[in-house]
Amino acid sequence: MEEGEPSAMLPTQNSPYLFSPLLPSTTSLHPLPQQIAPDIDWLSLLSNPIGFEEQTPVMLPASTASASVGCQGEEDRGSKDKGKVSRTKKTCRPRFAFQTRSADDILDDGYRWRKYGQKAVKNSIYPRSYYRCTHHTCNVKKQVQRLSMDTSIVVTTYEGIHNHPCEQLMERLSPLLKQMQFLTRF
DNA sequence: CGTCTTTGACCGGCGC
DNA sequence: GCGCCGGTCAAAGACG
Repeated sequence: MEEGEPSAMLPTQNSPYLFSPLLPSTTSLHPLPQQIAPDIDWLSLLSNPIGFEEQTPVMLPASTASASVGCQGEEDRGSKDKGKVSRTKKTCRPRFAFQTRSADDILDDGYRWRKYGQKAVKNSIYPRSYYRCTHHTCNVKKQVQRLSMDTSIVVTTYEGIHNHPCEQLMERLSPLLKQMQFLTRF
């Protein structure tokens, strides 16, 4: 694999990832994402596939992307007839990786994630954790790994695009939206 | 009881 | 072909 060790996770010309600058110390992005991470359009990244594609340097053709992103066409979860047959589907889904400086591995991005695996990776003293979005129609995954060369940095890699809104984000934004609607009436 | 984490096993890709 | 490695599965256990 190309991105085996953490050093290979750094931005390169061949890397299929889009890297953001190192985010400031936080593990909670959803309360005021624009303030905490001004370089990232979190709303677009998390809930708008078009915005995501615009910011991702290496993308699939539209047909492939839509087929691999949609969960209906994705067989990863459903058809494991005898267990581990369909996992090989090497979908080059859009990926987005960024680094955070945090003592906590879990970045609270507003979505609910279920951990489905953890692996020790080569050249890293820290294991890599694998998470999957718990929304039943969503097949977005993310990997979380702490850098061994700088243990305060956590690398989070998102794979795929959410096909549902971020519940926590919507929860927090809805009072604001209501207030705005109220104010614009005058 | 439902949801989530842990963890060993399994599988495919890739380099040699 | 073989072995290494990363990614995934699924059973078992923990937890509220």
